[in-house]
Amino acid sequence: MPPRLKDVAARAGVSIKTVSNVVNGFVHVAPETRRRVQAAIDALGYVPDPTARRLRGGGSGVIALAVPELRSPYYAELAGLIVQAAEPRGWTVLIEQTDGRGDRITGLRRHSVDGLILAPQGVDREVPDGLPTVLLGERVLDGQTDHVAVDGAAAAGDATRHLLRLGRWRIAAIGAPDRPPAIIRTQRLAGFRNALADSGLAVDPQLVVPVPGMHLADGAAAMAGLLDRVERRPDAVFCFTDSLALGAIRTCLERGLDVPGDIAVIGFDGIEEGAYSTPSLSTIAPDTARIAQLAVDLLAERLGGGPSAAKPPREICVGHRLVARESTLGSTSARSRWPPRSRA
Amino acid sequence: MPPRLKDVAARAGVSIKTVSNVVNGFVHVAPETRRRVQAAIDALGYVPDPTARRLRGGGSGVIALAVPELRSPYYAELAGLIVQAAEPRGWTVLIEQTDGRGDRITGLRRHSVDGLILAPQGVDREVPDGLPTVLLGERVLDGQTDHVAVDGAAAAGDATRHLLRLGRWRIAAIGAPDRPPAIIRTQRLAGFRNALADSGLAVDPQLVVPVPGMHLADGAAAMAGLLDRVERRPDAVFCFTDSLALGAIRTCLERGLDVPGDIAVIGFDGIEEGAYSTPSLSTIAPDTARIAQLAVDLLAERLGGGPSAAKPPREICVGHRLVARESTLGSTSARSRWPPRSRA
DNA sequence: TTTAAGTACTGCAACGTTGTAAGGTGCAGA
DNA sequence: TCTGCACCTTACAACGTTGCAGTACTTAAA
Repeated sequence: MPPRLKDVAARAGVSIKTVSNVVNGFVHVAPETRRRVQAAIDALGYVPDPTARRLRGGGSGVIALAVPELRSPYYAELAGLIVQAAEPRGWTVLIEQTDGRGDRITGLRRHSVDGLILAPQGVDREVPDGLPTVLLGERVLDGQTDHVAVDGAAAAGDATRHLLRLGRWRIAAIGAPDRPPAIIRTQRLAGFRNALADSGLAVDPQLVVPVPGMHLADGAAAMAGLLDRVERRPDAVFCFTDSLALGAIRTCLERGLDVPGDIAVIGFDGIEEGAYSTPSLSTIAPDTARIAQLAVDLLAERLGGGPSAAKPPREICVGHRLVARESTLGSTSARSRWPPRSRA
Repeated sequence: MPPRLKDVAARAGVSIKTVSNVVNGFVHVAPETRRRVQAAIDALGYVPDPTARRLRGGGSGVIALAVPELRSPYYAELAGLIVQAAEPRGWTVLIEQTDGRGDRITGLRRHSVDGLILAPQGVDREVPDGLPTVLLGERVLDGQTDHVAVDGAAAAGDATRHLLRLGRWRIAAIGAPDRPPAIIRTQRLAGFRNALADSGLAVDPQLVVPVPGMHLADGAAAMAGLLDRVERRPDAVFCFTDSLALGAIRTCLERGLDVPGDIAVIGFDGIEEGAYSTPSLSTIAPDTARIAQLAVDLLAERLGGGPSAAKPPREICVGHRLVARESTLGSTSARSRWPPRSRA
């Protein structure tokens, strides 16, 4: 049984409340008393009980982060960055893996979290009532909640135009939604379509491949299906995540196709693995560190309780950049940029 | 302000305690009363306050998982599996990123976690007193704490012997510790040395490369340093993690070396990315799902409070298997095993 | 000398829950 | 009618903390 205020008070010969005052840095405590109390605290190794504190009315110092899954490198990286961004504020992050199930989020309310950062991909559940929340990702919203995202359509357009500029005309897209609520993927698809339309190109429906998930295996399978099914092979593929792209590349190489000679491949996410694969992966890299920092900052504002906590919800758009590597440019030019920028 | 027991009691016209009894499924409640109370609960949307419950004496339903970092695919995967294993028990997992800093773990006690699963790599701090804990990884211990791990030395031996069987004689190791407390890496190094010694081979100190971290960039840099420094090139490399291996392979290909023709490479961890890289990565795959399940089960036993909670700490050794792919076997034989076993 | 203001500290109540013990019914049997 | 006994329900205390009100003492001003 750890020591309590009561024990410290008994040892120092003061009331419980005086110890509480010392612990909380209250001003009106005589130096001598403070010293004696502090000595008792140190001697007993007293640590305040967070449960009781929170019951009395303070925050718990824990925020929740809900991501679809940690095995996706992008979300793992995002989670790591958010933990780091929350650290200076003394917050601990409780990570919840939704696996696309909305009830996982609702369950969070049962724990004493002060706020929530939610990457709602695949979850169409409402945002929990009464819990300060920041949304991540390109979800179209009613504007009820703070929101940080890249412009998915614009970024997808950049990727597509990069392929067009390289002289590719028959461009496939891997990662289209196979169910309605996948808004991120719908946005990326829209950006893809628009960029092609702007170049006067029609989208061949055969070349738009829906996938059940966004993993390496899904990318590999989608590419295999594409190559098996289509009469005229595409000369480029825009994959909606880097994992899909790495899987797709594997399938191409497997079948003796040259990347990017026969097929250029570009991904989306900017994960570290793409810089070290062979061929290294061209991608759209969102400013993930900034997304993490902004999400934490927005949540802090809401939790602060000051005047800003009542402000209308904000939509913040974060920048992205095109990182062209070997999977679209070929090995010569890419080699000249070796080694890739460290992400440490 | 969410509804409290008090509010429900008032609405149902019973005492607070009766509502509490209904909520907790206490037997002696008249069916009619139960019905009325339940109706009030539903009408008000009452949810028990976990803070007060815990203050009164129960567990919080939250366990902590401390990993060095989430950006490493292996730890991200492990974290995801532990979250899944904890779910059936109704536990939520609070993930702490230690970044090699022991004070992060100590800070956990301030939050109301029931137990801790700790991957202490790079952290030489003591296990927190009084918090039920399960250790992961090949840490050598005084046997005070439950512990789940693969036999790192044996596994490293398997990797090394695999290279020897392929006729490689000049084998390097990337990932040796650059600081004392890195026990995992020390064990793997020992396994490597022993396997070579068993084959009557001496270890060339030049071929044992210490690294500052276990990332892709560290592997790439280590391999570059090795190739630059050593007169006679090694014909195989055992990397202590898959990330190191993927980075090392990238450097080899970058320099025009064939993998495995010129240099065979094998990793350690069995991460999914290794199955889709080119060449695909041979590796030692620990049974990570089992590690996660066992860690949760052991913790549950300690928390159960039953007779088993007082048992002496257990050391559990988890199996591993050698997954031979293209980076050691070459592309022909590997292609025959395509596609790799899904890890979903 | 009295009053006011300020300082140092204490005691009580409250946060929302649950365990314990006690209170209050109604019914069967004496 | 009364006792005993289930059965159902309630009051109270406690978990560890902090806000508030209040007390006792000190110092300075009127």
